[in-house]
Amino acid sequence: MHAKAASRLLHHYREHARALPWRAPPGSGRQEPYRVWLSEVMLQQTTVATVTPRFLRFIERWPTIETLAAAPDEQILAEWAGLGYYARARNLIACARAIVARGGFPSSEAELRKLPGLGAYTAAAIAAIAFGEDAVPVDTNVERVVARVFGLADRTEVRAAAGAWWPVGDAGDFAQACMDLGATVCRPKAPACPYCPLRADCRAAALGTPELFPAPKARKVRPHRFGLAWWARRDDEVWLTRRPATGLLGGMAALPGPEWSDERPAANPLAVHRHGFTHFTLDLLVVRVAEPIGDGWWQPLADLADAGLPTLYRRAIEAALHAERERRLAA
DNA sequence: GATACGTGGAA
DNA sequence: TTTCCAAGTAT
Repeated sequence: MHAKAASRLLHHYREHARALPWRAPPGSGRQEPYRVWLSEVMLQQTTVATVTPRFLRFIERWPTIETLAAAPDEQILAEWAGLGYYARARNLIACARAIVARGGFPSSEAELRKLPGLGAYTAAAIAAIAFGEDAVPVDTNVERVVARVFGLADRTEVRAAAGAWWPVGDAGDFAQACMDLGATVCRPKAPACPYCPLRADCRAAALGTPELFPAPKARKVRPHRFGLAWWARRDDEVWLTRRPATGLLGGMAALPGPEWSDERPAANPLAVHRHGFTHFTLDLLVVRVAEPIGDGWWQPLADLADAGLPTLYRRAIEAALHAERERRLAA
């Protein structure tokens, strides 16, 4: 019964192919490892809509893993700026160089799993999609689809169920079929069950409460934090620095400033920018200083887009420039 | 197993 | 406005 359901989903996917825009259509076999690897890393916790233009720019600039591996760190980090989760970019660099050093991509899930930035999901996805291995990539879509089909509220039971359900010989297409279904029909909220090719096989749909599978995660409060950013200006330039190589926004261009704290600093800021991170909200107080503080460089305002600023600092700088204009008009 | 780690779009 | 959540990984 469940084997028939898998077959039905696979056929549905191959007829209504709406895979990732840049990926070869279903049924075309193995896909180019470099592109699969790069896109799967970009897609970690990031939507297709966000990734698509960034992925296309990346492969135009660095068409092969060799060209990417040879590029300077700062250029790759700058190209990644705005995509978030910057450890991915740092791991991407290390991973590209490790792959080139060993003479090419490993083709097995186990070997892929050893590379930096490739966890259980991504290693399985590359093995299945690029190398045709019978790997089982369980992402949040697969988890949800399997949880609902089999009526499993407990997420820890889902991985084994997926492994038992996965069709042999079609792992890559089936993974993409599940992910497309999860993204378009079997959504977290308001799933479109009437349009689902698995409706007749779905335990959660039969129970009438698909949204309870898998069980919703407990949510927690997001603390509020505060930061200072030094605003040193000269003609049409602003003083920037590079953040420490690890941790939050690690290795990225930034406005200089002290470590963030839980208390709002006593300061008279030029501008205050509020930014939501995954695990806390930050108020960044941009404060004028007469001279540059710490190591860094003068960045021409006309070339700010080339600086590779993460969104927090890009927006904070926009807010500061706006405040400067307002003050000039008021004076 | 729990936590740190970005950002943007949808409801 | 707030909350949720997205083709997760590292520690």
